[in-house]
Amino acid sequence: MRETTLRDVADLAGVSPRTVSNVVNGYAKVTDSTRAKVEAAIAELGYRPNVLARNLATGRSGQIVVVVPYLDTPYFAELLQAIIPAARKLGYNVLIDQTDGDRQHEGELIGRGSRRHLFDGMIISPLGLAQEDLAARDPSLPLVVLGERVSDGTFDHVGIDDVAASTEAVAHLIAIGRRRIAAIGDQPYPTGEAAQLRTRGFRAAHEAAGLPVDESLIIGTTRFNRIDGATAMAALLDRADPPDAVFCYSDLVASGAIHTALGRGLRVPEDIAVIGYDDIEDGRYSQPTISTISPDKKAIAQLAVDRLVLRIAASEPIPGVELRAAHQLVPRQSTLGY
Amino acid sequence: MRETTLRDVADLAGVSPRTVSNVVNGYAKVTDSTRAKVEAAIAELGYRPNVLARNLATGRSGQIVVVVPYLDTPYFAELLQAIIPAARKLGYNVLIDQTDGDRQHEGELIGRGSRRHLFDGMIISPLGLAQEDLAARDPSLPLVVLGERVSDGTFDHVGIDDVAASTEAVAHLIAIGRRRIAAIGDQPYPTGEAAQLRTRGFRAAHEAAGLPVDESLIIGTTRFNRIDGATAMAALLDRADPPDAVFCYSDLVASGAIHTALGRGLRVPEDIAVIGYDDIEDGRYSQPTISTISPDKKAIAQLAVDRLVLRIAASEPIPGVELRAAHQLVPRQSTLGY
DNA sequence: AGTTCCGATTGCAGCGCTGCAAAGGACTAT
DNA sequence: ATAGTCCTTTGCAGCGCTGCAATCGGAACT
Repeated sequence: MRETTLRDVADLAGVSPRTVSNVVNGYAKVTDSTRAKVEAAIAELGYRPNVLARNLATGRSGQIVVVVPYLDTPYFAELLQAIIPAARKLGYNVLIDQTDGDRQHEGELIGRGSRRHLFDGMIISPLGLAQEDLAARDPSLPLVVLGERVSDGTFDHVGIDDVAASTEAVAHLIAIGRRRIAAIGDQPYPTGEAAQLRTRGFRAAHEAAGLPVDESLIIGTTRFNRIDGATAMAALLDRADPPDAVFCYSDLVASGAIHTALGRGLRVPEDIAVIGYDDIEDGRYSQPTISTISPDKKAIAQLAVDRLVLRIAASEPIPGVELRAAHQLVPRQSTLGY
Repeated sequence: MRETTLRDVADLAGVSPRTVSNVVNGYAKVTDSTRAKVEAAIAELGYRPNVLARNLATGRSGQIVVVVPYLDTPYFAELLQAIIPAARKLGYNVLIDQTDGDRQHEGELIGRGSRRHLFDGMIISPLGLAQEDLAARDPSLPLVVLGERVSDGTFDHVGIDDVAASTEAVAHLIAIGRRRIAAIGDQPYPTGEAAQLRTRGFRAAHEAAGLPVDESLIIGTTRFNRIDGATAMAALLDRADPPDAVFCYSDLVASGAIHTALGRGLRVPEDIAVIGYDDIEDGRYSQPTISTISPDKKAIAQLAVDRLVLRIAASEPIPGVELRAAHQLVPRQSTLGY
């Protein structure tokens, strides 16, 4: 049995297909009486518009794609959780893509890929993309970038003030009396901008407090996972002069670091204080609970979606902007104790 | 500037649009020479097929939707992480939807919703759906259900053997010498089938060991989150006769339960052993690491996608099947100690 | 009453592709 | 040389909807 179409409804209601379309889309001026007739017909036939046909006719898909490196990283999962309803509210479906932080994969997605027609715009949280990749992207694709990238003026960028947030995190460690502070997560190479901003905050906090930075306490990691934190912490604790506090560039890193410290019989925060970044749910339930920098994820999601939709609707190219969401220092047991 | 179309390519290559289509789709018999001409034209113009138009013409969207209650629940995130590549490999895009476990929301999704045309099939992990909701669904929607539902024969069901897995988990607790074992997560109402199967396993293990079940040690929770585990554990520990082991119906519940126990100065597993369910990544890094039942998520994903694609391709209705993925008991520190 | 005006409704064409079946062309067999 | 065969290529129509501009009919005006 064929799916009922606009034409079927029109025939039953005794009006033209175009009028049915007008009713369905809440368009323009339709008399109450015709509207009633049409709606009755729609109900009787159980008509539902064919989105595929509408997409072709309008040239828009009504979908946006959100690209994250890892879906199972709590920070991204929580962010997506915020983006989906925000987009849905504006009439957009959300496609989700996952790149494993692979530069090539990310590059293809923002390039002239064959899936382009499937979405009207993209929100991407790149990990492997270099600035040049962003420059080489499909210019027809409305784009909002999350995380730490400076826009070249043709796309928007949404994030928190990482330097300020990192500074606050480290200042907090200093405020509770720590003096040998390590940092876990630096990425001193082109695609590691996110990490570098945090390192900059790390330095800034030291400087503000008049403390020297022990460069050997800045540990690089290729990713921001638990295992990276666990490994780095092990290296730190193997030293003759271990730190008394650690600033981790993600809560997962912090979780891994704490795991290692506790496993060695150290007390957190008494022997070594730990602060993370992201405020993922885990951190509120782990043992000890993890002090962290909490980005306003809802705000990030809303800003990104609003801006993307604006960009999609724009007939002219609009200039890229830098949007900052709020963040907050959330001290918990891993720095304050119980 | 207009996007180039099939027709543009055809004109440049000096063939008919239909032939270009044949080349693009790798169809049928196309001479090497024509293929070469067409491919050259495609490359020169940077042509990419318009998926929207193709969708309308074929009546298929090439998308499947995966519906989960919560995106930020690690188990579902990890499952999605497995489903996406499996689907992509078969040429399907994955849409993700999140229902908050809301029965009405879930019901709408499997019903005659207006988004129906956006996907060719659905994989759903229902939480609030009753059997009757499943019966009232849109029969035109190819459907694969994850988790604990018995199929009515018109859709497929993929899961692990929950009763067996739960039995193993509890048997493990018994094997390490525990005798007063609690269960956290029972849901003795129609939509709580998942939980009930685990409770059944809990009982079965007791019976097999010749142990009586203390009904008061079976604690109900409305959800399977950390907070539920934390709260339930608190109640258990407030008793005059607290248990010496707990079987938690998810790793998150276990995590919350452990958090409470440790917070009260108890040792895990010495004072109270804890085992979870799901094998989420957290459990491998928490302190202590969490013993668990590990469902083969990759297998679940593959089975679900394969079956759904089969169902989509089928011209005739095909009977629903029950597919079982493997599971494994993974003992860690929360039962074995350090 | 005739004309103008304006809002409600309609018809047409086309979005870019594919399914179908027929046409065309090359080659073989007689 | 002609008919038959088989494979490649083509043309047509249509998927179901919307943009646009024209049309229609009644109300308002002179």
